Amino acid sequence: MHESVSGRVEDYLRTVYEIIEQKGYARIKDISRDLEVRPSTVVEMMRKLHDRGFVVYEKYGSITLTPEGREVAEAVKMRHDTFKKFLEIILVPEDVAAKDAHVLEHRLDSKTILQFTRFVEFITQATAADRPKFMRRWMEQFRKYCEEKTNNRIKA
Amino acid sequence: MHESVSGRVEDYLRTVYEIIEQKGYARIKDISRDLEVRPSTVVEMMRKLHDRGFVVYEKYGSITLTPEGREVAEAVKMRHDTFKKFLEIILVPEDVAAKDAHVLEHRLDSKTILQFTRFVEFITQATAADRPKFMRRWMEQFRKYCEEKTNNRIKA
DNA sequence: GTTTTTTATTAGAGTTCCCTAATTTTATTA
DNA sequence: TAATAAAATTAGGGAACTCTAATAAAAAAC
Repeated sequence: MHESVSGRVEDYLRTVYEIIEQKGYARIKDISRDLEVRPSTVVEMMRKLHDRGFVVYEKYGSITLTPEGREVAEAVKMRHDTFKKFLEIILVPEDVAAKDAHVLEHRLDSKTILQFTRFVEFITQATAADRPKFMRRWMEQFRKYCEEKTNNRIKA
Repeated sequence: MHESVSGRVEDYLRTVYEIIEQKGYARIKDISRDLEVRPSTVVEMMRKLHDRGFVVYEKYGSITLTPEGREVAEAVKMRHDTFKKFLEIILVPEDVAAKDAHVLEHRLDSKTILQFTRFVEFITQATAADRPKFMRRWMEQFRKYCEEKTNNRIKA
């Protein structure tokens, strides 16, 4: 069964996953850099994640994920990507979207995540070139709506 | 300027605000009940919120909000309501929406919150009776899309 | 192959938020 | 009003996550 993991543990696992994607393994300082915490904090967390069976880690060694760790990390990453896409659909600037997707990726109910996912799928398909025009117009209209709001705010 | 408050402090302030809306003042046990924490925990937090100037509180007395506390609580509540409406638009069941709106109401960038707000406004206006048909059709289509997905999942 | 620099680890401590158990104050009711 | 019940408080402690400062190990440079 799936042991419940804290949002912070998810952050560490996702980070390790992303580093591994780049260079095959992670080092304490890579994680420290990406999560902006001190190396000593990372060491402590790696020991904990090792004890819980999420990472392969020995003192002074490089770090990889166990199958269980990879499973958690991939789930978190999928959620993250969904939320990032979603935020971009509702026209949140990309840098802010990347940051806030991290806030959203933890602790939401699976039903909520499912609906976010469907929404993103729906909009993606609905705005494809081969779809009825009225569907494609939707994004256009929302964009216009936001532009008007922005202009009014500047004038006021 | 605005002192930064933790998500948890926001929770307490919103809860006090909601209780005050009902009966004019809050008691330790009201907050304890609503947030599902022990009374001793609430006492500790009330002392902290009093020291920070967010609540009016004396030992054994009833609790109200200072103007600063009310300001924070109202901001949190507005965000909460926006997220709840939003989740209902994307067809999250109401009980889950209420719960997850609490998760969303903290720590998102103001730009993100602005876009959520606009999205809710846009959909609300777009689906009003006096709007072009193609706008109203949007919700209908999304609902159908979700129903199909659900049916496929049951069959599979 | 030393010396120097970088990286990693340990020890000890702080913050936030929560708890239990014991006690005190306030409210109720007999 | 005295006895009882309910509510609030205090003391002491724990889990999660973070830090600094000191130390140790590994890697790089000489």
